[in-house]
Amino acid sequence: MPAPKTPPLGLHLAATAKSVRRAFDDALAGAGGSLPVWLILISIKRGDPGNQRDLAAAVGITGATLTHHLNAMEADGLLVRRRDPSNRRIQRVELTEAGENTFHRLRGTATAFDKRLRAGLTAQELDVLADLLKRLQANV
Amino acid sequence: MPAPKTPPLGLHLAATAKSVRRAFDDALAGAGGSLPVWLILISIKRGDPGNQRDLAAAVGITGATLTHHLNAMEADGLLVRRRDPSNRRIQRVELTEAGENTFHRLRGTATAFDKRLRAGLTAQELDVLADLLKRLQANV
DNA sequence: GTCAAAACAATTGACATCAAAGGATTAGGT
DNA sequence: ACCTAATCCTTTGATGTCAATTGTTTTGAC
Repeated sequence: MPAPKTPPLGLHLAATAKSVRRAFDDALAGAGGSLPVWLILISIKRGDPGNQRDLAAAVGITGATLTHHLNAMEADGLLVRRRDPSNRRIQRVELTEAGENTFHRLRGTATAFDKRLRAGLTAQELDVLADLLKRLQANV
Repeated sequence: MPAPKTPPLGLHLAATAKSVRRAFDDALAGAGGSLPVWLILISIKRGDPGNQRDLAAAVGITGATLTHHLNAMEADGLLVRRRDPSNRRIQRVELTEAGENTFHRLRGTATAFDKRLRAGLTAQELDVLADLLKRLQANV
């Protein structure tokens, strides 16, 4: 059985992303965090509408998974959930001071990691890569 | 809070890979498979040494996870495990006829998916992308 | 105004994954 | 020959994820 004429792009992408994700998660763990926690923190800080539905979409996970993480983060004192008085179906999520501190700590780790990841790539190459990734996403 | 000066490359890569992976897994599910099963099948067919340690490395999962999938695949009749008589620590993994059939079925799906994923990208762009992915992986 | 439908979040049940610990077998040093 | 090390696989316990279901609250049709 010969190797496929064209190497499998999807598998290459998946393998690379897995390595990168794993390394990033390890780096965040060293600062007392994790990838999902970091994604949730930045989405909250960016001031997305504040309901969990939009938050989940911004993070790229389902509502069920978000609930799971928010439970843990609330138990850890990183945030509080309050019902919106004007629409009691909605939970408003807000960071506590401990949540703010964790955010700043993880931001340092994330910034350093992204710098490491970009090492040796020119600004033009980064633009090309971003464009290619966008086009792949549009193809699925 | 302003957006970061340079967009977070790691998150873009992770998001794209997640979309692609999800779409690929859905396509394989339509053919009665899944991404891990497909990866295991191609690794076996490629004739890797035949022990589970190397098989897990080829697939990109740990031995524990591989054991889990092999249990399920063996229960489904896709493969058999036999102890190597010359080294009874080693399990040799072999596809059954049903396993071969599943492999061929999924190969059609995977080929079609990769074609869809590459749509609109020139051969040169694919080369550039493969090179960039390789360099990212080297940076972690 | 009432009541069915929609929106929102939480819960439940399932799967993929990993790290750490455990059991069986072989290899190597003495 | 022994007996400690290493090797190989499995088991156990934990996390992250999703789909489907459930419970609350609001909206909209009548």
